[in-house]
Amino acid sequence: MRPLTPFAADVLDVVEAIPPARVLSYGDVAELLGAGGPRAVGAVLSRYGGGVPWWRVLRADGTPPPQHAAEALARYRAEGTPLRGDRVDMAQARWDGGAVGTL
DNA sequence: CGTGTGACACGTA
DNA sequence: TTACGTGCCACAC
Repeated sequence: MRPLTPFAADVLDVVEAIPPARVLSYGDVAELLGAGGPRAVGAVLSRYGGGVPWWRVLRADGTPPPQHAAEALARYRAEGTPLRGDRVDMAQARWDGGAVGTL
């Protein structure tokens, strides 16, 4: 277990709350948290994303992390996430984020 | 406490 | 569509 920063714990909390077939952009996660920015969220998932559905967090234009694109695409197909070619259809797959407050 | 870095966002060409 | 520049935030050194 690596030492988790408060911000990192918060980010992971939100990512775990994302329901199947739904996604959030890095910026959306930061906005739901009300703190940090997309860069910070990406950094957290890169370091501590091993225990959460990291594939449900991707870039605002729907492109999954290039280094894990194949893995992410497999997950999207398995969950039935709306795809548009090799990118996620953010217009449909974007999560409301309403359940974050119900933790 | 300054500097570099990253699974980013966005405007412009 | 890709490429480049700028702004952004947290963290390791």
